[in-house]
Amino acid sequence: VVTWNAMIAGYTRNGMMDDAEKLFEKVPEKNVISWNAMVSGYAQNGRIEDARNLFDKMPERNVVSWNAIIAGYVQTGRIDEAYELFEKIPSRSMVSWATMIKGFAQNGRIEEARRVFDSMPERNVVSWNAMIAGYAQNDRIEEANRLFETMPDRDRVSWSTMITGYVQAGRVEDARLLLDRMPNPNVVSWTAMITGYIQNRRLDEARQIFDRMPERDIVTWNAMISGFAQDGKIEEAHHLFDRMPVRDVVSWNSMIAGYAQNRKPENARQLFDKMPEQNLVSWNALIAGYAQNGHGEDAFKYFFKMLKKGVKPDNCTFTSVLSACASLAALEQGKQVHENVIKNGYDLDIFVGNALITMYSKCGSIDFALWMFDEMSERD
RNA sequence: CGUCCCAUAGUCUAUUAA
Repeated sequence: VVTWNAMIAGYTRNGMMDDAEKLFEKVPEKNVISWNAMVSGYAQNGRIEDARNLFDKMPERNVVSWNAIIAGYVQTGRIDEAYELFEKIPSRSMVSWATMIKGFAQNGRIEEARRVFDSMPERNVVSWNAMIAGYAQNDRIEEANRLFETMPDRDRVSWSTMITGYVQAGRVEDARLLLDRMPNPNVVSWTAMITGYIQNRRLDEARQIFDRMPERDIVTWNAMISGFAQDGKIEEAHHLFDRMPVRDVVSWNSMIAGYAQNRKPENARQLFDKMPEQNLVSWNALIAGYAQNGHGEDAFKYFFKMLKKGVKPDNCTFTSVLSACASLAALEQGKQVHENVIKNGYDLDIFVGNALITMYSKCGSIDFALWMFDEMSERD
């Protein structure tokens, strides 16, 4: 059973849910762990309804089953449903609590996260870290710091969370002070610091850390590539790209976006064609590059190409394509894209809504633009 | 003691320019 379970988990971790299902169905013997692996697999792959169905069918559940399904709801932003289940758990573990804290925090409901945190019977370092990250991500770095100072034990996650928090608050110097005070910095903390310098366009300091750190991983390389490329140092970025030991889809995407940003959509396309495997972001980066550089026709072309390939566009795709329609004053195409937006079924994102308004007004359809404005549930 | 399932930290893409 253990071996089967390991295989199921292996499949789900790689997003191979079909294989996982097949194995799960024909396995001669399963236990609660097999079920958990499946539930968690669906949840991690965004198939929360499937996860829930399976969860409801389970012959027996343990706390891991509950945690997995709750994490699924959290991940899709359905925090109230997550909380409903959380309240029903027969007995909660540390994981349950941390999941809920993160859930509230990442939906901007930081006070509720805090209430969960405060009502915990006991806490471990992950609970503290989740709460700190919650404050940091909600731009309340001072409160994050207060917890950081008072927590009983800090691990590397705690330190890295704070470094990232200071970076996001625009306080690179404080981030650096923390890094220098950190007992055992690792590749994550260094990379967070690199990102901080990059965001403040202090590429020399980013490079200095990069050169001095004893080990780098693919995320470190990607952060450097993206930073240099976005800052117009596309040659340097490419050099890093060539030098790095292993490239993943993010590395390629960073280069594509870099070329797009530097008004070289054709170079972007060359990389796009050359990369071993494209994902949604690759398409988006390429299309955005075309849209932003006055190649609206190519933006369309690739938009339809991706549809044909069965790649599902998201809000990023739509905003780019719509802005291409706007600059070409292409009302017909714009309407077509609008249909796709509707077909996609999300309710109107504020970015997409704005893009639609802009598109319709630039195309001379003020009525449609006004109508969109009324349709939007959220405006800025 | 001896890692079959669940939680916390770092990297890629988008709208708005008199």
